[in-house]
Amino acid sequence: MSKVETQIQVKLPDGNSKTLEAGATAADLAKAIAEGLFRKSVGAVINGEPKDLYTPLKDGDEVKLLTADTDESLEFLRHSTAHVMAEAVQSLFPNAKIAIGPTIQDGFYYDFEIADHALTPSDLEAIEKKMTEIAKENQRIVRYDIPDVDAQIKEFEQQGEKFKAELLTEHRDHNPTLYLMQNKEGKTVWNDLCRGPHLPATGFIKAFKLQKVSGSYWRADENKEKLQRIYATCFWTKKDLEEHLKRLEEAEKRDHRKLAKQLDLFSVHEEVGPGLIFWHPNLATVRDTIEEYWRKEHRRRGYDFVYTPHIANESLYKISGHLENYAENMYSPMDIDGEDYRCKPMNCPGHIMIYKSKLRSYRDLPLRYAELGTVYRYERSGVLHGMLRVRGFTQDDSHIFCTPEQLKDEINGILDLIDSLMTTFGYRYKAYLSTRPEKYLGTDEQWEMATNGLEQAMKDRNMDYEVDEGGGVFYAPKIDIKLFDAIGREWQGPTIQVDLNLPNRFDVTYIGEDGNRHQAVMVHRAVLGSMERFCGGLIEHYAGRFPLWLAPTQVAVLPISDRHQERAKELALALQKKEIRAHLDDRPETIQYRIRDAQLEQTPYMLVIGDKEMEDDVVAVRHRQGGQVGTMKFEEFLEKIEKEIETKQL
RNA sequence: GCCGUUGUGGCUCAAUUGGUAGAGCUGCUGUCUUGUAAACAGCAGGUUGCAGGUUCAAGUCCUGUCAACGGCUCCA
Repeated sequence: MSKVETQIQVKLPDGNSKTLEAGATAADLAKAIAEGLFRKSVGAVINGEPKDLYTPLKDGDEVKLLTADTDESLEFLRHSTAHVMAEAVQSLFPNAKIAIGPTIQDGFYYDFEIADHALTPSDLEAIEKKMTEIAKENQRIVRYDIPDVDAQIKEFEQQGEKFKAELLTEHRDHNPTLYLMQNKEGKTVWNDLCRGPHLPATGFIKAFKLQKVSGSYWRADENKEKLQRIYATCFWTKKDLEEHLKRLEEAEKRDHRKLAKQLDLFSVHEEVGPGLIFWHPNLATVRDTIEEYWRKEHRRRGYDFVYTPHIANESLYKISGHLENYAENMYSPMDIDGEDYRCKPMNCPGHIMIYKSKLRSYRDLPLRYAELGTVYRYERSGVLHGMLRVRGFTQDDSHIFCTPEQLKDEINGILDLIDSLMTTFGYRYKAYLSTRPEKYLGTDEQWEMATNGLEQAMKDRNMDYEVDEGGGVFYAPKIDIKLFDAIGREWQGPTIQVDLNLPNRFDVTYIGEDGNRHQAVMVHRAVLGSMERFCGGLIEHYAGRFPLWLAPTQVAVLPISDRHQERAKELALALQKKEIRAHLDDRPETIQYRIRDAQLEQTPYMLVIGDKEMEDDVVAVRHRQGGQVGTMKFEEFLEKIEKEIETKQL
């Protein structure tokens, strides 16, 4: 063996190389660079793959060391903390059987089966305490290749760790590994089947929080074992953790259900039924304003508005296939003159009826039918959530019928509409293209035509998008758009689907240039989604502080005392005449009180009218956020807010 | 639907080991005529989600039921 072979060379991210002894690990590399670096290192990215710090390196490997305190290594921290949590749970509840414990968006969870015990908040405290002990003990986390899979499966089974046994059986050919938790004496005190990678030791774990316990199922299958899931999060520093918890609090303050009570926006009534929304005047005003804007934007883009009935003979849904594929979300039939009728779960069949009411020529296409169509769907009781998940809602639905040649331009038009609406509301967004899934209807050519139409339109617009390969629905490729709100949270946004099913089922055709019948291309799209969900989302996006153009009350007119009442009334009426939503608050309360009220209601502008204002023929303007703006002529104020409304300023 | 938690006037919350349901805000009435985020006083408002049960006695304990809330998508 030549001397050269006892050494290896690895590449560092800065382009430099480092020569190490053969068999050296990433930890050795860290040490070779600097002792301080070694102390901070928690793992490595080797040839693009995250790995344990003690992974042996090979000649030519590209190695990037991961240190604590970086976002990149947060996964390591969270994953390892999940294990520590499981270790703590099993030490406190020896009966607990561990399932899985992945990292998620802002933290991690671990699922357990604990016979005869339901975890409580005080259990969480105890678990946290135990975790702190484990962290302080600085247990080493050691990767261990399972030499004899069958023996290990047997051991799991003997321990009653049936989930681990099941997982190992499944992964027997994937070089399965255990991670061992070892105390100072090097004794293994706990282990878990895991792919890794992990921190080298638990001492890095300093800032974590167990958040809530909830139910789940083994493999998310409600027919399988019921598990208890603990959600938790973890950061490198206490400061980061606190900031995160603060963000959660902030989000809670924006909760649309909470704001709905404070701002008198909507209600739900037990006597009426869950998931059915009552829009109070304030939110109805917001909705109406949005709908007006929505109509205008559609009219400008060549849409036709239609209305369709809320119930229909169920034979319609037999043809559409909804009864076959969607029945569990539909309400039971009602008997009308011996025929079964159903509440409509979707608007598409209705729009198709209009299309099919006469023979269509290629000259008629594209036809763009739009409807704020109210639909009713059965949602399982446990999933209902304020306005965001309901049982009756109004979709801003549209169906476009066109020729295959027209498809791309139509998609382009929709994307344009989406862009202008979402920008108006102040959302950033991101597009995802979902392509053909494994199980699908229609021909390959149809899928290609449809998918290309979607993709090409996005390319033409230079849009950023991600492809979700195989993520389409069985009858359609689609573009889904995710919205990001004011505090960076993600919302389900607009969607565009090219339907390869209904045109066939309903025989949706047009007469082409050649005089023959051709199947029309049908595009479903919703921009706002549903008025319920969209408005619910908007409440949170704006934290209840609707921009002037949407605000339920735009201006509060506040006379200081009785002798200013006449003038205030006059001004309020003048505003009303200009279609500005003004509210005269001349209650015999102090001006401070009424200002506070208007502030709490998030009224954008307040006009205070007293002696000085009457004398100088001006109004004193106050803004909900800017405080006192100063005095100005009424006309000047009017012009200012009319412009703010016109431009839909955020 | 399933798991867990919760359910007291319109709202926010109190009620010692089971022992007569309280407060603030809102609302109404009156006084005050107000200068930029809460004037003062009085009044009204609840069969404690609903239905049973245990008990001399239930907001409190038990059973059922309804609803809300957190999850049940993240896969060693």
